[in-house]
Formats: sequence, structure tokens, C-alpha cells
Amino acid sequence: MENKAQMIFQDFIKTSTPIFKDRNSLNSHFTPDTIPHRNNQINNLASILAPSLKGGKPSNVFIYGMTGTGKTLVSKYVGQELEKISNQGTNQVKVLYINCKMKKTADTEYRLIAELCRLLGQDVPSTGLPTQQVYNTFFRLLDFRKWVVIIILDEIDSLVQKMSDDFLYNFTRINQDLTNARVSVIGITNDLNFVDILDPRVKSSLSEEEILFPPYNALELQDILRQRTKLGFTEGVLTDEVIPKCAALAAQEHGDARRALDLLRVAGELAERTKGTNVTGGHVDAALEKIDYDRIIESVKSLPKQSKAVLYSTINLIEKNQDEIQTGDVFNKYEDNCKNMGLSPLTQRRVSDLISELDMLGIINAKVVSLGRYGRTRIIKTSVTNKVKDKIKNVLEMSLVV
DNA sequence: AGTCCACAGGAAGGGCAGGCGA
DNA sequence: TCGCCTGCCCTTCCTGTGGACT
Repeated sequence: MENKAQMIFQDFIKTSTPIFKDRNSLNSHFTPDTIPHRNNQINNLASILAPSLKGGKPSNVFIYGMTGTGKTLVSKYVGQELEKISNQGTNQVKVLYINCKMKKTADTEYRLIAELCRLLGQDVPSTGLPTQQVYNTFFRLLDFRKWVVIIILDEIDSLVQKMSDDFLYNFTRINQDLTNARVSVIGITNDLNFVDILDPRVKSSLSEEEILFPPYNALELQDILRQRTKLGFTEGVLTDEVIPKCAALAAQEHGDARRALDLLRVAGELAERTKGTNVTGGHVDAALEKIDYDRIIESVKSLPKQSKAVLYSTINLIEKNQDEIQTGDVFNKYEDNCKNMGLSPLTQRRVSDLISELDMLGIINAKVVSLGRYGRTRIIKTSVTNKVKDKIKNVLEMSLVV
């Protein structure tokens, strides 16, 4: 006798007209053969990096632009092409890509250097060694032969947040410690004001060249979606309204191509699950809701217990129709809840940080205001719909109440 | 103009866990 | 096993903030 899961899988196989031709090509991490509307940036970056093919050290490059404007895609693409050409000649160019926001990978100085060692073929323990020893290994690997190494540091702003910009200063001057190899750094950030907060010394060495990635407009997003649709969807399954709708929704959010692709892919998946033969505008609406809903619920589920307790206390107060909740109110409620749940409460200082973190995750909205002689505090509200709030409460009750 | 409030948020450091080399 | 190192979470201490109130 077939079980439920087997029936679903059998159904999936039997479906006569599949929605997807190649699901992977609708992923934002997929690198297509051509990148529409980024010729200027590709030419610019390629010209800057070209001297590496003759053994010269290219200038350090600073790339900035909003989320989903193709910064990472273009950098990786140009890097790949550069390595291809280099492999045909005698000069060896090596491109290393690191996302500095990746937890447990490159979110501290030690881990970043350890990860670079790994990319150069040498395993380094994730902790335990003195940082200087990891640096020595890194320098030895770099200087092993006469090559040009281009290090792409994506989300470089989060690196500076966690360490000081002294690290970046030393990193961009790494060539002083090398005799054979030459190293260039490409820094990528979404934060348009990042350069302004940098130490002027770091600024001048990191931004020898700068490339700006402007947001895509709705028409450019449509071109990108059409290109991926040809690769990813079976011909004719998309109704005419789908691509313009995805593009328009993503254009509202600062021309984010990643968002547009996610909408398109999830709309396709929803059509597939409902056994539809076409992807319609209705599927795009449902995809929009699903993406936001999933993101919030997943981040709530992965919160540490104390953060959950703080969020639960906030929701308790909001449900009591308190419009103007302040940090102090949340802390008092949190202390009560901790007593009831047998949890040892953290200090107000720590709870204040947890509230900031919940704000950054987009689960709550906490705005710092001054109430005159009644002090300075945060006014806290939820930034989700009632339906999502109820679901969050269920998730929290399941994981907090033993 | 000076005072006051209720925090925000930076800095320093403690304690613990995990991991390494000797 | 021991000493050392890093990462992480947390506390303690402190200064700064900005608008209402006096």
C-alpha cells in the first residue's frame, strides 16, 4: 500500500506538462552566460583587473550598490572569466570569493583568514590556534609562488562592524609582507554610506577604484526575468501578466533582481503544487505573501530562547492594546514571564540589545525617541500582520512552554 | 538656562565551551 | 592532561542623548 508521501511523488512524476525546465537557473545564485544591463560595470571591472594577466597588481576596487543589483554576480562572473583566460596563458591568477556575513565562516578575523587558507587548499582548525599562526600559514600559502591573488570580500561592511577598520587597513596593505605573490582586494557592500564611516587611510587604500551598481528599473528587471524564464520554465507556461508583475513588485523595493527572481520561482512552485498548468498573476500574489511569511517564521524559529522570551513579552503587551510600548515595559513583562517559565532573566542592558536584534530582523519595529523629561527610550510596535503575529505567538508558545 | 529622566549604547572584562599542540 | 587560544554570551560600568519641565 502506498503512503501519502509516495502518492505525492508519483503524482509529481506523472504530471504531463512540467512547469519547470531547469529550476536552478531561477535561483539568484545561478550565473548565466550573459548578464543583462551590466555591460558598463563588467567592462569597468574587467579593465581594472586585466593587468593581473601580465603579472601586475590590479588596483583595489570598492563596489557598492543596493541589494540585488548584480554586484556579486558581476564580480564572480568577471573573476571566473579572468581565471579562464589566465589558465590558457602562463601567468596564474587566482580569485578567492568570501561572503563576510556567513556565520561561522568569515565573521571574525580568525575565521576569515582560516577560510582564505582553506580556499588556497590548506585546512585550518575553526578555533584553537593563535591568530598569528593562522596569518603565517596564509602568508606562506600566498607567497608559495609568483601569482596574482584577487580576494573578493562580499558584504565587507559587516566585517568592519565586527572588527575595527584597522584590520581592513592592514589587509589592503598585505603586499608589504609578500615577496612573490601580489594581492588585490575587491570590497563589496550594500551600504552606500559605508565609505564615509571608514578611516581615511583605509578609504584611500580600499577605494583605489570605485564602481557603482545602480538599481534596475522595472523594464530592466523584465529583461532579466525573460532571460531566466527561457532557461527555467517550460515554454508557454507563464501567462503574460507574470513577468511584468514580478518586475513591478521588485522595482518597488529598490530594483532588487534577487527579489524578482524569488517571486518568479516561488510563483512557479505554487503553480506546480496546485497542479496548475500555468503560472498566473494570482500565483505571484501568493508568492509575495509566502516569501515574507516564511522569512519571518523561520527567523523566529531560529531565535535563541532569551530572544524568544523578549519577543513573546512584546507580543503579550501588544495584545493588551498597548500602542506605545517602551523598552522598560517589555523588560518588566519579560521578567514576569521569566519567573513563570523558570528562565533566569538577563539584565536590561542585554534585553535592550535583543530588542535591537529583533528590530534588525524586521520582526518588530523599535524606534528610539526622546520623551523629554520622561527620558529616552524605544517605542516598539510589530511590523507584521495580525495573521503572522498569531503564528509567531504559536511558534513561541510551542518552544518556550515546556 | 539648567535640570531631569529613562534609557541607548560603547567599552571592558568574566566565564564557559570547544579546540589545538606539547 | 594541561596550558593556551578563540568565540560567544553576558554583566558591569560608564557616558551620552534630547526634549519636557522648572
